[in-house]
Amino acid sequence: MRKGQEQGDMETNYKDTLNLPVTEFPMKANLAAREPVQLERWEKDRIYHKMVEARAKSPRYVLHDGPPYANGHLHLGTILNKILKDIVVKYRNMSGQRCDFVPGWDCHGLPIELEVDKKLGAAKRSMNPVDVRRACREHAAKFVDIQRNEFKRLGCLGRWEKPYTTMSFDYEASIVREFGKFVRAGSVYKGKKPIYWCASCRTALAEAEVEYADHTSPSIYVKFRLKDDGAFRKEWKLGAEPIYLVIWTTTPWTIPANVAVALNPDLPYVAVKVEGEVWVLAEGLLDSVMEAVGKSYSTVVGRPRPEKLEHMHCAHPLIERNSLIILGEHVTLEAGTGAVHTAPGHGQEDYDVGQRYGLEVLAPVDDAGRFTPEAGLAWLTGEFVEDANAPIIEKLKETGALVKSREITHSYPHCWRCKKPIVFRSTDQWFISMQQRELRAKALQAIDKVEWIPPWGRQRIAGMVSVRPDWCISRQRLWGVPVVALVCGSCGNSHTTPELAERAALLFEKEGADAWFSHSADDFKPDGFKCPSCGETEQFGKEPDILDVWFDSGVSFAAVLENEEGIKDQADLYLEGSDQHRGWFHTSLLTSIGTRERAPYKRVLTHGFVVDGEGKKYSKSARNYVPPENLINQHGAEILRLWVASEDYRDDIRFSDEILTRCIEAYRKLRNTARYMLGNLNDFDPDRDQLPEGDLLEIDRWALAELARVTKKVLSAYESFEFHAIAQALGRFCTVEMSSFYLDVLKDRLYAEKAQGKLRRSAQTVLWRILDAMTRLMAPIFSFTADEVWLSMPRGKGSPDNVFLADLPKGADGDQKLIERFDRVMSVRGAVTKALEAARAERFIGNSLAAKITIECDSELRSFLESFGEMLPDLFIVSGVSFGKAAGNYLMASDEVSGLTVSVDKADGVKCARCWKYSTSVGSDSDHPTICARCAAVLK
RNA sequence: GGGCUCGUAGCUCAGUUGGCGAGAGCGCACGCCUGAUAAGCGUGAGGUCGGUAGUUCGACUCUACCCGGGCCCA
Repeated sequence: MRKGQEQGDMETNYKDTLNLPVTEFPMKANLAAREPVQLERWEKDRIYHKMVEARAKSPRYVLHDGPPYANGHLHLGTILNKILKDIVVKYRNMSGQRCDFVPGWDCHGLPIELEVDKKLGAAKRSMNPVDVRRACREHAAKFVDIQRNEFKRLGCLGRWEKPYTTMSFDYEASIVREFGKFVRAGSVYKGKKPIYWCASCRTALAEAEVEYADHTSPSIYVKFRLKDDGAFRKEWKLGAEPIYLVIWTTTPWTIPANVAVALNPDLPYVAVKVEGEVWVLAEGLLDSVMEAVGKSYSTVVGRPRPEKLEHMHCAHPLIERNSLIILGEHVTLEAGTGAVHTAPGHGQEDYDVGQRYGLEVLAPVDDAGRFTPEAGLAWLTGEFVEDANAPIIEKLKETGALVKSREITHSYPHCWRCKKPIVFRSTDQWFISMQQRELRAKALQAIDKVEWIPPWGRQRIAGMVSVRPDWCISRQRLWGVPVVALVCGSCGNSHTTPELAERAALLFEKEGADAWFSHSADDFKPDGFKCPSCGETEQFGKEPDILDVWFDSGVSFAAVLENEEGIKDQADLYLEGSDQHRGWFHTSLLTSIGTRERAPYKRVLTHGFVVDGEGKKYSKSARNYVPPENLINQHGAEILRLWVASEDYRDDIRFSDEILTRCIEAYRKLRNTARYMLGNLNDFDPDRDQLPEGDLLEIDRWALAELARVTKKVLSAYESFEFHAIAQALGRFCTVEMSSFYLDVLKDRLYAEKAQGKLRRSAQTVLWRILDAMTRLMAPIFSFTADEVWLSMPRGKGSPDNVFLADLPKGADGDQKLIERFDRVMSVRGAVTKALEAARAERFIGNSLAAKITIECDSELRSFLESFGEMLPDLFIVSGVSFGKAAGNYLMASDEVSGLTVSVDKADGVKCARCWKYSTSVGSDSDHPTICARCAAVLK
């Protein structure tokens, strides 16, 4: 008992003579609590500004922020996007470019107006436009503030105190000015066109504002009686039987607007006898129609060619009016009867084909979706379109035109905001022509010159631009920038000019776009303005429509980069989700081509969407949805940054509990590796203690070669935006090269050698250089941890106080020979650890230092291994290595290195009480009978 | 329905122009250590490379079709 006590004291004493790691840097990150403190310090120290100012004279890299919509809280998608941008910004600055980040918000538009509608309720009707707009502005400002705080919490650096918003006066002025440029170019026109119309919101909708969802509609078959059918009657040898064209539709309410029936010129049609009548329909649909209407035909009486029917007339089933028979390729066999009910006022294809035949564009429906007297059916006037289906079907039944009616569920367009089904309706709208100034052709040319990452972005946007219709830029709403045009008091036509736009811009700069609503038309009317239609010079009103919000954000390059930041060149990078090929990338391109004749960007990078663990759409309604705020409060934003950086964002990005857990684990490894290095650098001052590279041990030089390798890889991954490769490479470096090998091997030297001796300083020099480089390399991604490590680590004189002010290490080629040499030794090490494991499994040894190994191999390998000299046992972390015949119970033949066999024996000598290695030299120093000669010498 | 796109171990990713018995890290299992300790080390088990059919001496890599996702549009 007494003896054991003594032994214990002795060991404790020797432990005190070791240089064990010491650090304040906590193992547990406690990110959720630590991060806010760091953010506060960054803000107080104006780190963003210092970061950019430090590169004030460097070449500029322009990343232009696409403005998120100022409504609601952030979701994982917007978080992902902003973190990616932040990584770019920090990387660019730290690699010696000046890269500003001016965040922006999209503030006008329907969703905000609807939110405000909800708040104001009935009160809105009695409010004047300026007051409603004020409420919208306040709502947007509130969410700019909320989202700004949420973005800042992520550790994203930027000019948060002065972001751009599309509702700032300057920005609103820029919008009208850009509009004016389009007017000057002659690209803006006013026309009647069928557009998506939400009767509930009373506004036109852009394609981007329409959603498809299942909807139940009536499905009806209706007979249109053929007129002047003498020729067919004769040809088919008919008596008095009426001849009908049978159409199918799912929108009975559009029947009053019917002006034509379309047939496909290339399809075969048949005339069949059905219960004393003759029906004409596409042969390919004959059977399916008969089945659908529950009838059968007796004989085929003829095969009318579509060209023969073209220009003939049918009688409208409800109104005393003719319906023209026309031909169109859009008629298919996919559904229906092959004879298509055509109402140009209520459908794009109908409109298009109608133009060719000069058909009347009838849309007898008002803004609220109610029938007007123009429909010509008194009993319908005032009826809401959806509610009109039933009476119309009833009337069709009465007139005998109805063949069959039932209900079907199909995909139907709905309003993105109020989720109600929408209608197609022709109204007066403002457009930007895709043809007039060759906007389409020029845009397609410009697309070719842009670098799209990934490359398929080019196909995608080109495909969209090549088929898109003219851009409808007017909206019948309040919250936005007005279409500045004057409505003639005499003839009712409205007109706009570049001068009018400029006058408006000057007023908007002072008062915002509210000026349009608070001033009279006279305050905008340019000198000598005259109505080009009727010559009126005095009486004018103001156009009530506002601009599509996509126009607002589309001109951001002009409002922000050019007008505010003075950047005249194209942006280096736009970085948004892949949906923006239709959105911001698209509209920015069109506005820039229309006014600058070039794309606003040199490069476009897109990321995918956040999906769940199964790859399914991720939404707030998902069962395991956790609000991002909770994630941050629980795990810290750093974990989300790691998540963003560990997935290949060019595809969809998955998020799940398991993925989150993996991120947390990966983070711990990185943190602990840094912490261990910090602990071992506790007494290291780089200015005082660093050794020149020539004095370093071979394995230390190898570690630097590996550092060079990983540095090169990381830098190139940053350059090519492959951030996941960085997280992967850094993680691997920490675990494989560092933790499981280098740091493990280093322990003896760091702990047991003389604190100030060259052996230990050699190791520390390299540890310090690795930690220094790693911290810089990870800063753009692991911003919080890099910042924390930077403040804890020893740094040389002149080193910046904040890691974001430091530069990334330069890429260099590591010593390839050294890497190959160690690769070879590692392959032998693999056999050694396997042999040790076999011995350990049978409790022959525990700690590998209790073992000595014998290596059996050819002479070439032997002399290679012997070239490592006394380091060899350390590389394997054993107490002895000898060469010869491998023998004994613990043999391992390498499956990697041919002819190599390793055996394990108990180490010679006894365990040194200080360094724990086994040695025959233990006790050789009489002052220290329990320790080895090396340790005894260190203590002298 | 159309355009673009993705599908390699439980998770995240590598797999150059077709030639490997398909890899890594994490996780998992088992074990060791107790001087990185809510840490560290080792060993091991996991994949018919979404499916099918072709082209080829040979396909995870090429072609077609199918299945299952995603974005955008209709």
